[in-house]
Amino acid sequence: MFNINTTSDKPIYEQIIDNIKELSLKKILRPEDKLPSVRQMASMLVVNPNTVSKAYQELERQKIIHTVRGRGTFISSETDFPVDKDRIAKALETLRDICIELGHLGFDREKIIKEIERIYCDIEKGGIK
Amino acid sequence: MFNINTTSDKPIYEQIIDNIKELSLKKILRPEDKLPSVRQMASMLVVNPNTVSKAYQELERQKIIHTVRGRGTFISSETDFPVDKDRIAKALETLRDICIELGHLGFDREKIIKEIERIYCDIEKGGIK
Amino acid sequence: MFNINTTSDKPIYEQIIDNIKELSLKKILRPEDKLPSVRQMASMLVVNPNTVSKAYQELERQKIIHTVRGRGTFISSETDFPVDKDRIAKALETLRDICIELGHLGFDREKIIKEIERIYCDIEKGGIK
Amino acid sequence: MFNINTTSDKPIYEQIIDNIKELSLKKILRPEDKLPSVRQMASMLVVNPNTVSKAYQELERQKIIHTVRGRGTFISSETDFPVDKDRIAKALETLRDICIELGHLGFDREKIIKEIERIYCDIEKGGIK
DNA sequence: GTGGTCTAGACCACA
DNA sequence: GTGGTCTAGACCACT
Repeated sequence: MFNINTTSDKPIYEQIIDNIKELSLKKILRPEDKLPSVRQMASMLVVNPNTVSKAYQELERQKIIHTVRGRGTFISSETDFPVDKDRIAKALETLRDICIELGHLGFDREKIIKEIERIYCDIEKGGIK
Repeated sequence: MFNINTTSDKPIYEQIIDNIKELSLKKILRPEDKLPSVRQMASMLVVNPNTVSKAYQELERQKIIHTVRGRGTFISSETDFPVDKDRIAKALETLRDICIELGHLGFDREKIIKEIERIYCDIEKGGIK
Repeated sequence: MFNINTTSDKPIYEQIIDNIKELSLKKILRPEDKLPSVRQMASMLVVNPNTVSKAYQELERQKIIHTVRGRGTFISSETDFPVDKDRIAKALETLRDICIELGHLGFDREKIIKEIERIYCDIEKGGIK
Repeated sequence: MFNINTTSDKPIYEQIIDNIKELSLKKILRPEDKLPSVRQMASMLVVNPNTVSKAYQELERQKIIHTVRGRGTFISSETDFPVDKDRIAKALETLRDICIELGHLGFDREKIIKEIERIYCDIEKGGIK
Protein backbone atom coordinates (compact mmCIF):
# COMPACT_ATOMS: atom_id res chain seq x y z
CA MET A 1 0.00 0.00 0.00
CA PHE A 2 2.89 2.34 0.68
CA ASN A 3 5.57 2.99 -1.88
CA ILE A 4 8.86 4.05 -0.36
CA ASN A 5 12.11 4.17 -2.24
CA THR A 6 15.07 4.70 0.04
CA THR A 7 17.42 5.38 -2.85
CA SER A 8 15.26 8.06 -4.46
CA ASP A 9 16.44 11.63 -4.17
CA LYS A 10 13.05 12.59 -2.79
CA PRO A 11 13.32 12.58 1.02
CA ILE A 12 11.64 9.64 2.68
CA TYR A 13 9.42 11.82 4.83
CA GLU A 14 8.13 13.56 1.70
CA GLN A 15 7.42 10.22 0.08
CA ILE A 16 5.36 9.26 3.13
CA ILE A 17 3.49 12.56 2.93
CA ASP A 18 2.77 12.10 -0.76
CA ASN A 19 1.67 8.51 -0.26
CA ILE A 20 -0.84 9.49 2.38
CA LYS A 21 -2.08 12.45 0.36
CA GLU A 22 -2.59 10.16 -2.61
CA LEU A 23 -4.42 7.50 -0.62
CA SER A 24 -6.57 10.21 0.88
CA LEU A 25 -7.41 11.73 -2.50
CA LYS A 26 -8.23 8.26 -3.81
CA LYS A 27 -10.57 7.79 -0.85
CA ILE A 28 -8.71 4.66 0.15
CA LEU A 29 -8.02 6.51 3.37
CA ARG A 30 -11.22 8.21 4.52
CA PRO A 31 -11.93 10.83 7.19
CA GLU A 32 -11.50 9.47 10.71
CA ASP A 33 -9.60 6.42 9.47
CA LYS A 34 -6.77 5.65 11.84
CA LEU A 35 -3.27 5.75 10.47
CA PRO A 36 -0.69 3.23 11.65
CA SER A 37 1.08 4.53 14.73
CA VAL A 38 4.42 6.16 14.21
CA ARG A 39 6.21 3.07 15.41
CA GLN A 40 4.09 0.69 13.37
CA MET A 41 4.54 2.72 10.22
CA ALA A 42 8.26 2.97 10.90
CA SER A 43 8.68 -0.77 11.20
CA MET A 44 6.41 -1.35 8.19
CA LEU A 45 8.51 0.92 6.00
CA VAL A 46 11.79 -0.02 7.68
CA VAL A 47 12.64 3.56 8.46
CA ASN A 48 13.33 5.47 11.62
CA PRO A 49 10.31 6.50 13.73
CA ASN A 50 11.55 10.09 13.68
CA THR A 51 11.20 10.12 9.92
CA VAL A 52 7.59 8.98 10.11
CA SER A 53 6.96 11.48 12.87
CA LYS A 54 8.26 14.31 10.73
CA ALA A 55 5.92 13.29 7.93
CA TYR A 56 2.94 13.11 10.28
CA GLN A 57 3.72 16.50 11.76
CA GLU A 58 3.86 18.11 8.33
CA LEU A 59 0.59 16.44 7.35
CA GLU A 60 -0.95 17.76 10.53
CA ARG A 61 0.29 21.25 9.70
CA GLN A 62 -1.46 20.88 6.34
CA LYS A 63 -4.64 19.75 8.15
CA ILE A 64 -4.75 16.49 6.29
CA ILE A 65 -4.45 14.45 9.46
CA HIS A 66 -4.90 15.20 13.14
CA THR A 67 -3.67 13.68 16.34
CA VAL A 68 -5.78 12.58 19.28
CA ARG A 69 -3.64 12.53 22.37
CA GLY A 70 -2.76 9.06 23.47
CA ARG A 71 -5.03 7.49 20.88
CA GLY A 72 -3.25 7.97 17.60
CA THR A 73 -3.41 9.80 14.32
CA PHE A 74 -6.44 10.10 12.07
CA ILE A 75 -7.38 11.38 8.62
CA SER A 76 -9.14 14.72 8.97
CA SER A 77 -12.43 15.43 7.31
CA GLU A 78 -11.71 17.93 4.60
CA THR A 79 -14.30 20.48 5.64
CA ASP A 80 -13.18 23.51 3.71
CA PHE A 81 -10.08 23.66 1.60
CA PRO A 82 -7.63 26.04 3.19
CA VAL A 83 -6.75 28.71 0.67
CA ASP A 84 -3.05 28.55 1.28
CA LYS A 85 -1.84 31.02 -1.31
CA ASP A 86 1.79 30.17 -0.80
CA ARG A 87 1.35 26.48 -1.31
CA ILE A 88 -0.84 27.08 -4.35
CA ALA A 89 1.67 29.47 -5.88
CA LYS A 90 4.48 27.03 -5.26
CA ALA A 91 2.55 24.12 -6.73
CA LEU A 92 1.61 26.13 -9.83
CA GLU A 93 5.21 27.15 -10.31
CA THR A 94 6.30 23.55 -10.14
CA LEU A 95 3.56 22.70 -12.62
CA ARG A 96 4.96 25.33 -14.94
CA ASP A 97 8.49 23.99 -14.53
CA ILE A 98 7.27 20.50 -15.34
CA CYS A 99 5.52 21.69 -18.49
CA ILE A 100 8.76 23.27 -19.66
CA GLU A 101 10.76 20.18 -18.79
CA LEU A 102 8.27 17.97 -20.62
CA GLY A 103 8.33 20.41 -23.53
CA HIS A 104 12.02 19.70 -23.88
CA LEU A 105 11.30 15.98 -23.76
CA GLY A 106 8.95 16.09 -26.73
CA PHE A 107 5.62 16.62 -24.99
CA ASP A 108 3.28 19.21 -26.46
CA ARG A 109 0.17 20.62 -24.88
CA GLU A 110 -2.08 17.80 -26.03
CA LYS A 111 0.24 15.09 -24.75
CA ILE A 112 0.47 16.72 -21.35
CA ILE A 113 -3.29 17.10 -21.07
CA LYS A 114 -3.70 13.48 -22.10
CA GLU A 115 -1.26 12.63 -19.32
CA ILE A 116 -3.28 14.63 -16.80
CA GLU A 117 -6.40 12.77 -17.85
CA ARG A 118 -4.56 9.51 -17.31
CA ILE A 119 -3.44 10.55 -13.85
CA TYR A 120 -6.93 11.66 -12.85
CA CYS A 121 -8.43 8.50 -14.23
CA ASP A 122 -6.09 6.55 -11.98
CA ILE A 123 -6.86 8.70 -8.95
CA GLU A 124 -10.60 8.45 -9.42
CA LYS A 125 -10.79 4.75 -9.95
CA GLY A 126 -8.50 4.35 -6.93
CA GLY A 127 -11.41 4.04 -4.54
CA ILE A 128 -13.10 1.23 -6.43
CA LYS A 129 -10.17 -1.08 -6.41
CA MET B 1 15.37 38.38 -18.53
CA PHE B 2 16.56 35.97 -15.87
CA ASN B 3 14.58 35.28 -12.76
CA ILE B 4 16.78 34.18 -9.87
CA ASN B 5 15.62 34.03 -6.29
CA THR B 6 18.36 33.18 -3.83
CA THR B 7 15.76 32.77 -1.11
CA SER B 8 13.74 30.15 -2.90
CA ASP B 9 14.18 26.58 -1.88
CA LYS B 10 14.88 25.64 -5.46
CA PRO B 11 18.65 25.45 -5.93
CA ILE B 12 20.04 28.39 -7.88
CA TYR B 13 21.68 26.17 -10.47
CA GLU B 14 18.31 24.59 -11.16
CA GLN B 15 16.73 27.99 -11.49
CA ILE B 16 19.33 28.89 -14.10
CA ILE B 17 18.66 25.66 -15.94
CA ASP B 18 14.92 26.25 -15.90
CA ASN B 19 15.30 29.83 -17.03
CA ILE B 20 17.35 28.80 -20.05
CA LYS B 21 15.00 25.95 -20.86
CA GLU B 22 12.07 28.32 -20.72
CA LEU B 23 13.71 30.94 -22.91
CA SER B 24 14.62 28.22 -25.35
CA LEU B 25 11.10 26.83 -25.44
CA LYS B 26 9.74 30.34 -25.92
CA LYS B 27 12.16 30.76 -28.85
CA ILE B 28 13.67 33.79 -27.22
CA LEU B 29 16.87 31.82 -27.22
CA ARG B 30 17.26 30.11 -30.61
CA PRO B 31 19.62 27.41 -31.86
CA GLU B 32 23.19 28.66 -32.19
CA ASP B 33 22.49 31.71 -30.04
CA LYS B 34 25.49 32.36 -27.84
CA LEU B 35 25.05 32.24 -24.10
CA PRO B 36 26.97 34.59 -21.79
CA SER B 37 30.17 33.07 -20.51
CA VAL B 38 30.12 31.47 -17.09
CA ARG B 39 31.76 34.54 -15.57
CA GLN B 40 29.50 37.03 -17.34
CA MET B 41 26.42 35.11 -16.32
CA ALA B 42 27.70 34.84 -12.76
CA SER B 43 28.24 38.57 -12.43
CA MET B 44 24.92 39.28 -14.16
CA LEU B 45 23.03 37.12 -11.68
CA VAL B 46 25.28 37.92 -8.73
CA VAL B 47 25.92 34.29 -7.97
CA ASN B 48 28.97 32.12 -7.62
CA PRO B 49 30.57 31.14 -10.97
CA ASN B 50 30.64 27.52 -9.79
CA THR B 51 26.86 27.65 -9.63
CA VAL B 52 26.57 28.83 -13.24
CA SER B 53 29.12 26.27 -14.28
CA LYS B 54 27.10 23.51 -12.69
CA ALA B 55 24.00 24.69 -14.53
CA TYR B 56 25.81 24.78 -17.89
CA GLN B 57 27.23 21.31 -17.31
CA GLU B 58 23.80 19.90 -16.62
CA LEU B 59 22.33 21.66 -19.65
CA GLU B 60 25.09 20.23 -21.80
CA ARG B 61 24.42 16.78 -20.40
CA GLN B 62 20.80 17.24 -21.43
CA LYS B 63 21.97 18.32 -24.93
CA ILE B 64 20.22 21.65 -24.65
CA ILE B 65 23.43 23.61 -25.04
CA HIS B 66 26.90 22.75 -26.32
CA THR B 67 30.32 24.24 -25.90
CA VAL B 68 32.76 25.11 -28.66
CA ARG B 69 36.25 25.36 -27.26
CA GLY B 70 37.55 28.88 -27.39
CA ARG B 71 34.31 30.28 -28.84
CA GLY B 72 31.77 29.87 -26.11
CA THR B 73 28.54 28.11 -25.28
CA PHE B 74 25.59 27.86 -27.65
CA ILE B 75 22.01 26.71 -27.72
CA SER B 76 21.78 23.37 -29.53
CA SER B 77 19.37 22.72 -32.34
CA GLU B 78 16.56 20.62 -31.02
CA THR B 79 15.88 18.52 -34.08
CA ASP B 80 15.93 15.17 -32.38
CA PHE B 81 14.31 14.97 -28.97
CA PRO B 82 16.38 12.74 -26.78
CA VAL B 83 14.20 9.90 -25.56
CA ASP B 84 15.55 9.97 -22.06
CA LYS B 85 13.22 7.51 -20.37
CA ASP B 86 14.53 8.28 -16.92
CA ARG B 87 13.93 12.00 -17.18
CA ILE B 88 10.50 11.43 -18.70
CA ALA B 89 9.53 9.02 -15.94
CA LYS B 90 10.77 11.41 -13.31
CA ALA B 91 8.93 14.36 -14.83
CA LEU B 92 5.70 12.40 -15.09
CA GLU B 93 6.00 11.34 -11.48
CA THR B 94 6.45 14.94 -10.42
CA LEU B 95 3.45 15.84 -12.58
CA ARG B 96 1.47 13.23 -10.70
CA ASP B 97 2.64 14.52 -7.33
CA ILE B 98 1.62 18.03 -8.30
CA CYS B 99 -1.83 16.88 -9.34
CA ILE B 100 -2.27 15.27 -5.93
CA GLU B 101 -0.98 18.34 -4.13
CA LEU B 102 -3.28 20.59 -6.15
CA GLY B 103 -6.11 18.19 -5.50
CA HIS B 104 -5.65 18.82 -1.80
CA LEU B 105 -5.67 22.56 -2.49
CA GLY B 106 -9.07 22.50 -4.10
CA PHE B 107 -8.11 22.02 -7.77
CA ASP B 108 -10.09 19.49 -9.77
CA ARG B 109 -9.22 18.10 -13.17
CA GLU B 110 -10.81 20.97 -15.08
CA LYS B 111 -9.02 23.63 -13.07
CA ILE B 112 -5.68 21.94 -13.59
CA ILE B 113 -6.20 21.62 -17.33
CA LYS B 114 -7.24 25.26 -17.49
CA GLU B 115 -4.01 26.05 -15.71
CA ILE B 116 -2.02 24.04 -18.25
CA GLU B 117 -3.71 25.97 -21.05
CA ARG B 118 -2.73 29.19 -19.34
CA ILE B 119 0.87 28.09 -18.99
CA TYR B 120 1.08 27.03 -22.62
CA CYS B 121 -0.53 30.22 -23.76
CA ASP B 122 2.20 32.11 -21.94
CA ILE B 123 4.97 29.96 -23.34
CA GLU B 124 3.73 30.23 -26.89
CA LYS B 125 3.24 33.94 -26.96
CA GLY B 126 6.65 34.27 -25.35
CA GLY B 127 8.37 34.26 -28.73
CA ILE B 128 6.35 37.14 -30.11
CA LYS B 129 7.22 39.52 -27.34
CA MET C 1 -21.26 23.55 30.18
CA PHE C 2 -17.88 21.88 29.72
CA ASN C 3 -15.78 22.46 26.67
CA ILE C 4 -13.47 19.54 25.95
CA ASN C 5 -11.64 19.06 22.69
CA THR C 6 -9.74 15.79 22.46
CA THR C 7 -8.07 17.02 19.29
CA SER C 8 -6.59 20.13 20.83
CA ASP C 9 -2.94 20.07 21.77
CA LYS C 10 -3.84 21.19 25.26
CA PRO C 11 -3.95 18.11 27.50
CA ILE C 12 -7.46 17.07 28.41
CA TYR C 13 -6.76 17.21 32.13
CA GLU C 14 -5.66 20.82 31.73
CA GLN C 15 -8.80 21.61 29.80
CA ILE C 16 -10.85 20.23 32.67
CA ILE C 17 -8.88 22.32 35.14
CA ASP C 18 -9.34 25.46 33.08
CA ASN C 19 -13.04 24.81 32.61
CA ILE C 20 -13.60 24.52 36.34
CA LYS C 21 -11.45 27.55 37.05
CA GLU C 22 -13.42 29.55 34.53
CA LEU C 23 -16.80 28.46 35.89
CA SER C 24 -15.58 29.29 39.36
CA LEU C 25 -14.37 32.74 38.33
CA LYS C 26 -17.66 33.36 36.57
CA LYS C 27 -19.47 32.42 39.81
CA ILE C 28 -21.36 29.73 37.99
CA LEU C 29 -19.68 27.33 40.35
CA ARG C 30 -19.80 28.81 43.87
CA PRO C 31 -18.05 27.86 47.10
CA GLU C 32 -19.32 24.57 48.55
CA ASP C 33 -20.97 23.62 45.26
CA LYS C 34 -20.54 19.90 44.72
CA LEU C 35 -18.63 18.72 41.68
CA PRO C 36 -19.62 15.56 39.82
CA SER C 37 -17.71 12.51 41.00
CA VAL C 38 -14.69 11.45 39.01
CA ARG C 39 -16.66 8.71 37.32
CA GLN C 40 -19.66 10.89 36.57
CA MET C 41 -17.49 13.58 35.13
CA ALA C 42 -15.54 11.01 33.11
CA SER C 43 -18.67 9.58 31.55
CA MET C 44 -20.08 13.08 30.97
CA LEU C 45 -16.99 14.16 29.09
CA VAL C 46 -16.31 10.76 27.53
CA VAL C 47 -12.77 10.66 28.80
CA ASN C 48 -10.72 8.31 30.90
CA PRO C 49 -11.46 8.53 34.66
CA ASN C 50 -7.73 8.75 35.30
CA THR C 51 -7.72 11.97 33.33
CA VAL C 52 -10.47 13.50 35.47
CA SER C 53 -8.74 12.27 38.59
CA LYS C 54 -5.53 13.99 37.55
CA ALA C 55 -7.41 17.24 37.00
CA TYR C 56 -9.12 17.04 40.41
CA GLN C 57 -5.79 16.32 42.11
CA GLU C 58 -4.19 19.35 40.54
CA LEU C 59 -7.18 21.55 41.43
CA GLU C 60 -6.96 20.32 45.01
CA ARG C 61 -3.24 21.08 45.06
CA GLN C 62 -4.12 24.61 43.94
CA LYS C 63 -6.75 24.81 46.73
CA ILE C 64 -9.52 25.52 44.27
CA ILE C 65 -11.46 22.43 45.27
CA HIS C 66 -11.36 20.13 48.28
CA THR C 67 -12.49 16.60 48.95
CA VAL C 68 -14.61 15.45 51.89
CA ARG C 69 -14.18 11.74 52.36
CA GLY C 70 -17.34 9.89 51.62
CA ARG C 71 -19.24 13.01 50.58
CA GLY C 72 -17.53 14.17 47.43
CA THR C 73 -15.59 17.06 45.99
CA PHE C 74 -16.48 20.71 46.53
CA ILE C 75 -15.47 24.16 45.35
CA SER C 76 -13.39 25.85 48.05
CA SER C 77 -14.16 29.32 49.34
CA GLU C 78 -11.67 31.73 47.85
CA THR C 79 -11.27 34.06 50.79
CA ASP C 80 -7.52 33.97 50.92
CA PHE C 81 -5.70 33.97 47.61
CA PRO C 82 -2.70 31.72 47.86
CA VAL C 83 0.40 33.75 47.12
CA ASP C 84 2.01 31.09 45.02
CA LYS C 85 5.00 32.96 43.65
CA ASP C 86 5.97 30.17 41.29
CA ARG C 87 2.58 30.00 39.64
CA ILE C 88 2.40 33.76 39.39
CA ALA C 89 5.84 33.99 37.84
CA LYS C 90 4.99 31.25 35.38
CA ALA C 91 1.69 32.86 34.44
CA LEU C 92 3.31 36.26 33.93
CA GLU C 93 5.98 34.70 31.75
CA THR C 94 3.32 33.06 29.63
CA LEU C 95 1.52 36.40 29.44
CA ARG C 96 4.72 37.95 28.17
CA ASP C 97 5.18 35.19 25.59
CA ILE C 98 1.64 35.73 24.38
CA CYS C 99 2.20 39.46 24.00
CA ILE C 100 5.24 38.76 21.85
CA GLU C 101 3.38 36.18 19.79
CA LEU C 102 0.46 38.57 19.30
CA GLY C 103 2.93 41.32 18.46
CA HIS C 104 4.11 39.20 15.56
CA LEU C 105 0.51 38.68 14.50
CA GLY C 106 -0.19 42.38 14.15
CA PHE C 107 -1.52 43.19 17.62
CA ASP C 108 -0.23 46.33 19.31
CA ARG C 109 -0.65 47.33 22.93
CA GLU C 110 -4.06 48.89 22.42
CA LYS C 111 -5.46 45.88 20.60
CA ILE C 112 -4.26 43.54 23.31
CA ILE C 113 -5.76 45.64 26.07
CA LYS C 114 -9.01 45.83 24.16
CA GLU C 115 -8.90 42.05 23.99
CA ILE C 116 -8.36 41.83 27.75
CA GLU C 117 -11.36 44.07 28.30
CA ARG C 118 -13.39 41.79 26.07
CA ILE C 119 -12.29 38.71 27.99
CA TYR C 120 -13.10 40.29 31.34
CA CYS C 121 -16.42 41.49 30.07
CA ASP C 122 -17.24 37.91 29.16
CA ILE C 123 -16.05 36.55 32.49
CA GLU C 124 -17.99 39.09 34.52
CA LYS C 125 -21.26 38.76 32.73
CA GLY C 126 -20.81 34.99 32.95
CA GLY C 127 -22.44 34.88 36.36
CA ILE C 128 -25.60 36.62 35.21
CA LYS C 129 -26.38 34.23 32.45
CA MET D 1 21.50 37.59 24.79
CA PHE D 2 19.75 34.25 24.65
CA ASN D 3 17.92 32.84 27.63
CA ILE D 4 17.69 29.08 27.58
CA ASN D 5 16.67 26.98 30.53
CA THR D 6 17.22 23.29 29.94
CA THR D 7 15.26 22.30 33.01
CA SER D 8 12.15 24.31 32.10
CA ASP D 9 9.15 22.36 30.95
CA LYS D 10 8.99 24.55 27.86
CA PRO D 11 10.79 22.70 25.04
CA ILE D 12 14.19 24.12 24.20
CA TYR D 13 13.31 24.67 20.57
CA GLU D 14 10.29 26.75 21.63
CA GLN D 15 12.48 28.79 23.94
CA ILE D 16 14.78 29.52 21.02
CA ILE D 17 11.80 30.53 18.89
CA ASP D 18 10.47 32.83 21.59
CA ASN D 19 13.87 34.37 22.21
CA ILE D 20 14.28 35.25 18.55
CA LYS D 21 10.73 36.56 18.29
CA GLU D 22 11.34 38.76 21.29
CA LEU D 23 14.65 40.09 20.00
CA SER D 24 12.99 40.77 16.67
CA LEU D 25 10.07 42.62 18.24
CA LYS D 26 12.51 44.63 20.34
CA LYS D 27 14.35 45.56 17.12
CA ILE D 28 17.55 44.17 18.55
CA LEU D 29 17.44 41.80 15.62
CA ARG D 30 16.53 43.74 12.50
CA PRO D 31 15.49 42.68 8.99
CA GLU D 32 18.36 41.11 7.04
CA ASP D 33 20.42 40.62 10.18
CA LYS D 34 22.21 37.30 10.03
CA LEU D 35 21.45 34.77 12.72
CA PRO D 36 24.20 32.57 14.08
CA SER D 37 24.51 29.42 12.02
CA VAL D 38 22.77 26.33 13.32
CA ARG D 39 26.05 24.93 14.56
CA GLN D 40 27.20 28.20 16.14
CA MET D 41 23.92 28.68 17.93
CA ALA D 42 23.99 25.07 19.07
CA SER D 43 27.42 25.40 20.61
CA MET D 44 26.52 28.80 22.09
CA LEU D 45 23.48 27.38 23.83
CA VAL D 46 25.07 23.99 24.48
CA VAL D 47 22.27 22.12 22.78
CA ASN D 48 22.09 19.75 19.87
CA PRO D 49 22.22 21.29 16.37
CA ASN D 50 19.02 19.44 15.49
CA THR D 51 17.21 21.33 18.20
CA VAL D 52 18.33 24.67 16.82
CA SER D 53 17.45 23.51 13.33
CA LYS D 54 13.93 22.65 14.43
CA ALA D 55 13.51 26.12 15.89
CA TYR D 56 14.81 27.79 12.73
CA GLN D 57 12.51 25.71 10.55
CA GLU D 58 9.48 26.70 12.59
CA LEU D 59 10.51 30.35 12.48
CA GLU D 60 10.87 30.07 8.73
CA ARG D 61 7.38 28.57 8.49
CA GLN D 62 6.15 31.61 10.41
CA LYS D 63 8.02 33.89 7.97
CA ILE D 64 10.03 35.48 10.73
CA ILE D 65 13.32 34.34 9.28
CA HIS D 66 14.40 32.99 5.90
CA THR D 67 17.25 30.89 4.65
CA VAL D 68 19.64 31.74 1.85
CA ARG D 69 21.12 28.55 0.53
CA GLY D 70 24.69 28.05 1.54
CA ARG D 71 24.87 31.50 3.11
CA GLY D 72 22.89 31.24 6.30
CA THR D 73 19.72 32.37 7.97
CA PHE D 74 18.39 35.93 8.13
CA ILE D 75 15.65 37.93 9.80
CA SER D 76 12.88 38.62 7.30
CA SER D 77 11.48 42.05 6.73
CA GLU D 78 8.00 41.98 8.15
CA THR D 79 6.28 43.25 5.04
CA ASP D 80 2.68 42.43 5.75
CA PHE D 81 1.51 40.57 8.80
CA PRO D 82 0.16 37.24 7.74
CA VAL D 83 -3.40 36.94 8.97
CA ASP D 84 -3.02 33.45 10.32
CA LYS D 85 -6.43 32.94 11.84
CA ASP D 86 -5.47 29.72 13.54
CA ARG D 87 -2.45 31.15 15.28
CA ILE D 88 -4.41 34.23 16.32
CA ALA D 89 -7.27 32.13 17.70
CA LYS D 90 -4.83 29.95 19.58
CA ALA D 91 -2.98 32.92 21.04
CA LEU D 92 -6.20 34.61 22.13
CA GLU D 93 -7.36 31.42 23.77
CA THR D 94 -4.12 31.18 25.68
CA LEU D 95 -4.53 34.84 26.65
CA ARG D 96 -7.97 34.02 27.99
CA ASP D 97 -6.64 31.02 29.93
CA ILE D 98 -3.94 33.19 31.46
CA CYS D 99 -6.47 35.81 32.54
CA ILE D 100 -8.44 33.10 34.30
CA GLU D 101 -5.34 31.66 35.90
CA LEU D 102 -4.25 35.10 37.05
CA GLY D 103 -7.77 35.76 38.29
CA HIS D 104 -7.35 32.81 40.62
CA LEU D 105 -4.02 34.21 41.75
CA GLY D 106 -5.50 37.50 42.90
CA PHE D 107 -5.11 39.58 39.74
CA ASP D 108 -8.07 41.68 38.67
CA ARG D 109 -8.54 43.45 35.38
CA GLU D 110 -6.58 46.54 36.38
CA LYS D 111 -3.61 44.55 37.64
CA ILE D 112 -3.43 42.55 34.45
CA ILE D 113 -3.58 45.65 32.27
CA LYS D 114 -0.87 47.25 34.38
CA GLU D 115 1.18 44.12 33.77
CA ILE D 116 0.61 44.39 30.00
CA GLU D 117 1.80 48.00 30.13
CA ARG D 118 4.91 46.86 31.97
CA ILE D 119 5.61 44.18 29.40
CA TYR D 120 5.15 46.59 26.49
CA CYS D 121 7.29 49.17 28.17
CA ASP D 122 10.06 46.59 28.38
CA ILE D 123 9.63 45.52 24.78
CA GLU D 124 9.67 49.06 23.45
CA LYS D 125 12.68 50.26 25.34
CA GLY D 126 14.44 47.05 24.26
CA GLY D 127 15.88 48.66 21.16
CA ILE D 128 17.48 51.55 22.99
CA LYS D 129 19.45 49.46 25.41
C1' DG E 1 31.16 26.96 5.10
C1' DT E 2 25.77 26.51 5.10
C1' DG E 3 21.28 23.94 6.16
C1' DG E 4 18.63 19.35 5.36
C1' DT E 5 17.96 14.46 6.08
C1' DC E 6 18.36 10.25 8.49
C1' DT E 7 19.52 6.84 12.12
C1' DA E 8 19.73 4.81 16.73
C1' DG E 9 18.46 5.15 20.99
C1' DA E 10 16.90 7.64 25.17
C1' DC E 11 13.34 9.84 28.15
C1' DC E 12 8.88 12.00 29.07
C1' DA E 13 3.85 13.36 29.20
C1' DC E 14 -0.61 11.90 28.20
C1' DA E 15 -4.63 8.65 28.09
C1' DG F 1 -0.16 2.19 24.26
C1' DT F 2 0.35 7.00 21.90
C1' DG F 3 3.15 11.05 20.02
C1' DG F 4 6.86 14.71 21.36
C1' DT F 5 11.51 16.08 22.54
C1' DC F 6 16.35 15.61 22.62
C1' DT F 7 21.08 13.82 21.82
C1' DA F 8 25.05 12.13 19.19
C1' DG F 9 26.77 11.40 15.14
C1' DA F 10 26.60 10.48 10.14
C1' DC F 11 26.05 11.81 5.23
C1' DC F 12 24.63 14.87 1.51
C1' DA F 13 23.57 18.95 -1.54
C1' DC F 14 24.43 23.60 -2.34
C1' DT F 15 27.39 27.89 -2.52
